[in-house]
Amino acid sequence: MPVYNSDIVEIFNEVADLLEIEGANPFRVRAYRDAARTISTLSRDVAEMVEEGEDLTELSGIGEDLAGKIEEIVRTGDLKQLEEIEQRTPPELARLLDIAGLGPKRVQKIYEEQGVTSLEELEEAAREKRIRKLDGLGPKTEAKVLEDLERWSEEEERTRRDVAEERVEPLLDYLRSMENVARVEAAGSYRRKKETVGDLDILAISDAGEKVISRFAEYEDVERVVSQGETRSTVVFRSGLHVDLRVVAEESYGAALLYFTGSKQHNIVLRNMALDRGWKINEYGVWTTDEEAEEQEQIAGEDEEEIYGLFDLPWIAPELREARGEVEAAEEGELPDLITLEDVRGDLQTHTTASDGRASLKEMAEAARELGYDYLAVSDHSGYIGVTQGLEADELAERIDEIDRLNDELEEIVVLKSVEVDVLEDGSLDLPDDVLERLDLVVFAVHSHFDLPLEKQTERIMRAMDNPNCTILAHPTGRQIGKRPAYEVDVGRLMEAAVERGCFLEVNAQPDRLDLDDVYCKMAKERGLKLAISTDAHGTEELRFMRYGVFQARRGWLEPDDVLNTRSWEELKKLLDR
DNA sequence: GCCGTTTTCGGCCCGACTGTTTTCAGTCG
Repeated sequence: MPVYNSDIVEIFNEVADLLEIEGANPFRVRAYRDAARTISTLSRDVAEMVEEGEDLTELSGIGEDLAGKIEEIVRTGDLKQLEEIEQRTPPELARLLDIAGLGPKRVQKIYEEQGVTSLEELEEAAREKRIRKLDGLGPKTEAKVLEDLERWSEEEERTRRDVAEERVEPLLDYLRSMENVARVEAAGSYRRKKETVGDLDILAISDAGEKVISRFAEYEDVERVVSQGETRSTVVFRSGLHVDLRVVAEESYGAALLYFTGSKQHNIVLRNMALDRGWKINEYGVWTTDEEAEEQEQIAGEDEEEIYGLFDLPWIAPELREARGEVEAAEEGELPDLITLEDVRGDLQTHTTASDGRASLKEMAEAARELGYDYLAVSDHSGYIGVTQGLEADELAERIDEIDRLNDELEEIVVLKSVEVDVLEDGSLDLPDDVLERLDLVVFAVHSHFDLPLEKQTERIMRAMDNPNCTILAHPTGRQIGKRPAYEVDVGRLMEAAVERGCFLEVNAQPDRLDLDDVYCKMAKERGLKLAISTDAHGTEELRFMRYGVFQARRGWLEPDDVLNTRSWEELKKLLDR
């Protein structure tokens, strides 16, 4: 029974939640959460590190004690300490922490004084008006609890980036049109280009905060106002998206942007660096904290770059601000020179009307040329997959001739002959080698039997990689954001196998896939594996999904050289040749 | 529970807002 990093993360987070409800030392609680975070962003398997006898205390936030607990989890799959805590404190209490307005103190009180141990019992207690009887809680909190319980049962928590984009850009325009507003920027995970956003954080520069905030509440998408003060307000959009607006003065723009962009962990690293230098950093600026002086003096704040400069650091791109070593890299002058959309010279997975796409071969090629691409791989589905009509071997052969004719006619772009061939349950492919050999590249993918055990799934895909015609493994984990989890597969092993065999993995840029994700991108880079960023476009407009893939790649520290399709076709051809 | 060329003990990020108080605790980000 393999133990994944996510198993350890889950156990540590549960220990933290339950300890917090028990009223344990908050710093001890944080130690568990920090450790969970460290492990969740690791690009290696902790189980493997344990096996190889590596010193886990080298990892940040992990000392002797937690290293021992990690080893215990890797060995036994469980943590005795957690079982002991669960004897004292009902484990389902941890889920109550997810309810808005309930933190550890209140959960403890509701448990001890009303005997609530689950979400169901919480709902019952609230309906029977037993929550308002508790000290420090009243009818408003009770109503909020009921409302949030309802929301939880109806909605998913996070909003996909492309969906958020649609809502954010008009809001920014609306706020920018106000006369009292000098600048407006979306911060938070949106600015860090995460695949999903929880809340939206909007930052506005104005000296008329109240005015801006009341205008914000009047915006057409606002369904209700959660809170409203002089400098910040939270509203809920009709879509269910929570939006925070914060208003600061010009001289605090950079500090506020930095602060509200986060991540929280990145900010903590900077804040500690400030403390080391006898400064304080908050959303208004960087301040000296001389005890003698009557007033604190602002030494930076208007500009992000200036603030990083105070710490002798270059500006760090928001996509990297996840406390995954970016500050250390910045100190060493080793920040990656991140890939941009302009570096991309072609798309390596697209579909046409020959399978389940909506545009013809020629329409797709012309749309790609419009984007300034040098090449476009057309990779319609093979026959196996149930989706409409996939290509049989003879149809693919005809297709190859058709592309040859089109290439004679087209200028400034070359259409690459490809296919998205299905990997069958036993790892064989559903097209014969003699037709695959005639293609420029072969995209291979899993579209069935998602529920194989880890070992089988991994070996199935590795067997497909053994076929020298196979070039790029599409959407390697199969996850679909908010819809379907990844199938069980050892991605690290797939990466090693790909390096050995000279094939590659894909970053699928469909906004509901983004597969590989950012952490896997970084893992690939560390293992010397280059990746393709492909849109998997099923229509001409979807060619523009490329940016989502690039965002994910940037979050994974990728540079142009780490990505296959930043190369000219000439160079790429050499790499694809196995 | 972690961490340390100022410390092996004593720190550990901090400001805004709400709801409940009547001066502030708890939550949130």
